[in-house]
Amino acid sequence: MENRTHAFFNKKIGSGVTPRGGASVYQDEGIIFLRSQNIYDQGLRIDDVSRISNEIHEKMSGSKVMKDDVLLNITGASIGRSSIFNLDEEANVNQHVCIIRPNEKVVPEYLHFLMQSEVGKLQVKLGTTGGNREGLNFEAIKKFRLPIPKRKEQYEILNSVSTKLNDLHLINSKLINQIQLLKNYRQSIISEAVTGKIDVREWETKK
DNA sequence: GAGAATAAATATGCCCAGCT
DNA sequence: AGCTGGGCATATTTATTCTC
Repeated sequence: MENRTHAFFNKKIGSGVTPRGGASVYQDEGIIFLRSQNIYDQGLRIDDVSRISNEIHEKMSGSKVMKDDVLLNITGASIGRSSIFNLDEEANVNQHVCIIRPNEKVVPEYLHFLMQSEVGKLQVKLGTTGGNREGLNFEAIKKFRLPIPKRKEQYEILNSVSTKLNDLHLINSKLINQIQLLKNYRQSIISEAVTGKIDVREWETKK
């Protein structure tokens, strides 16, 4: 391991492995085993998550996930997707998921927002290497150039951005709702026309 | 106790199965 | 036919043991 570490991520930066045997050692009960398919910018998706035995989890002690870790996909098409780990359960990760554990200068949620932003995605893009299948290595992650202001300011940015995001989500769901209402309306008009409830014989088709 | 040898852990690259 | 991503294979780094 090289000594040069990123000024802000120096607590931990690393990833796990696939346990010996791969899918054959997964089980329904046990420790959550996060793979790149579970990591989304919007949050973790663990409805179909695999689990591993406590024994394997202890063996892979180096890649145990801690609360508020920022998880970042570092290989394949899902590269750059990130989540905050906020579950109350123990969990582990495979080699496609990088654990970024920033130091106290960085608010994890802020880092997560940053990774979703243009700036973050650009850093991912610039750091990507590999031909057959692109990947980020840890050197590249350490070299990320990200704006890290004082914690107070990070919280302010966080508040402002999340308020705006909430507004957007609200607008979005309203639009989806309206689209559905219009579809329903269209369907009911069609059925009324077909059943003869409304008479459309006199209607002209407009160009 | 220094340095070599070996083992273990970790990081990275890429093949290919499964899905659409 | 193209894409996604899981997991194996290999390279590299770090830790441990051994020998002098």
